[in-house]
Amino acid sequence: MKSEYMSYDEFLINIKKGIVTEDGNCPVTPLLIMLQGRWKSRLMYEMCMYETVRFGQLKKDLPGITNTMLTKALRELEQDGLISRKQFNEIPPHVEYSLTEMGRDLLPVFYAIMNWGYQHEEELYRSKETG
Amino acid sequence: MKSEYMSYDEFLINIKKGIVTEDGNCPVTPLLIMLQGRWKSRLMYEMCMYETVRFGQLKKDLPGITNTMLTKALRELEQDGLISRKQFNEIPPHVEYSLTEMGRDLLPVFYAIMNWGYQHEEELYRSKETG
DNA sequence: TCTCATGGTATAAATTTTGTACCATATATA
DNA sequence: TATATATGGTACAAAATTTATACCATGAGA
Repeated sequence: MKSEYMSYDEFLINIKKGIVTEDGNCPVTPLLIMLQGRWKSRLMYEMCMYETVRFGQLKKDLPGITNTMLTKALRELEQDGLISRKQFNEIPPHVEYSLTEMGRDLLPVFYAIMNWGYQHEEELYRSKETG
Repeated sequence: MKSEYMSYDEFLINIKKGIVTEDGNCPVTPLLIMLQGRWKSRLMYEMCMYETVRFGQLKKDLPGITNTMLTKALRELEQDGLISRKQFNEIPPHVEYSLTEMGRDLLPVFYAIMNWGYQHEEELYRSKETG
């Protein structure tokens, strides 16, 4: 796991006052904004499963996503520095997407989410059943 | 921090094969789906700052959100079991929202996000400057 | 000649989100 | 008496986002 900037206990105390960086910015909100929208957070999670991955594979991994939205999400995440795009001008041409260091550093976040998911597996399963 | 269901090292190994629960479900995706949309993840983060909080306060905390969307997000998060709503039939009436246990258990997730935010503060600041 | 594979784009339709106005009630103020 | 304030919203049309569908260029292989 990566270095911690504040212990979890400090975090629990400080969150009530609002957490800000030295510059007065929120360290939590930027990511939440970057991953807004229907697909981006799931796309980032899928990308964690590969070193490099292609458009077609990602499309299979995210059932229901359209070319338009996959393209848009990839472009915006690239713009935000979370993924990188490498184009191979062969025939047929192909493109490889991969996480940047900044993107790969999201692994601890998905790890925390996974633990939450295991912890609440039953409730999640129930609400899925009952709708 | 809460009990862990898999060490971080195991997580890094297993994520490449895809992580599933005993029932074959993904422990990560449900939360990502619950927090889809423009406001829900930020709303949950704001709610972490309070024991109980009212509609009007949340509206101040999320500049730009409309009554319609705040209402919709609160209803859906309540439906998903992340928050609870308590209505006081006084005059003027008021309503108190709070996190359920399941909602409060998201704190480690926001802690991980915070650490990511501190770690990449400079890059985030730069991209904010340059647009 | 026809099909397949690649990683998309173009366009209109459907859905989600926003902007604006408004509701009921009691109290406090002018 | 009339008006403003506070609460937590709802109703409706407009704007923005997302989806569905069709299509593009290229070369290889049947």
